[in-house]
Amino acid sequence: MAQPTYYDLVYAVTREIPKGRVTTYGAIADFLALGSARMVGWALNKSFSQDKVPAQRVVNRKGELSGRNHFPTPTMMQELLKAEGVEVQDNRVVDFEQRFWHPEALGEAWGIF
DNA sequence: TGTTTGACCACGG
DNA sequence: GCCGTGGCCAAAC
Repeated sequence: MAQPTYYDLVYAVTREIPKGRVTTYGAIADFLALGSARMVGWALNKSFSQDKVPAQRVVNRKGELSGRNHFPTPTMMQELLKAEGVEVQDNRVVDFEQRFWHPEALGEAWGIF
């Protein structure tokens, strides 16, 4: 079993994303102080090896479902978000800024401050 | 061991 | 709005 790594934190944050909300790689990277949003992408890629990680709630800064191509089916990511009440058009989250979830909300829950 | 790739982001044109 | 470039760190070849 792998040692505790930065992507374990990414999984934790991703699982704590409220239903109907989305966040970005950069937000998670900044919150965890990873230094690079690419780490989050790598972590999410490996997330399929983990249990129940709502990777569909994590999108790039443009609100685009950049990871849909990595899902079992490209449409699955969109359907999952749609089922959660997140409208998706042209592979982008509608009202993305409004749907954006700030990871710092967990900062208080985790007692980081 | 070194190079390439990767579900990215910020900046400039 | 899109395209190109630099940076960032880690894993795969």
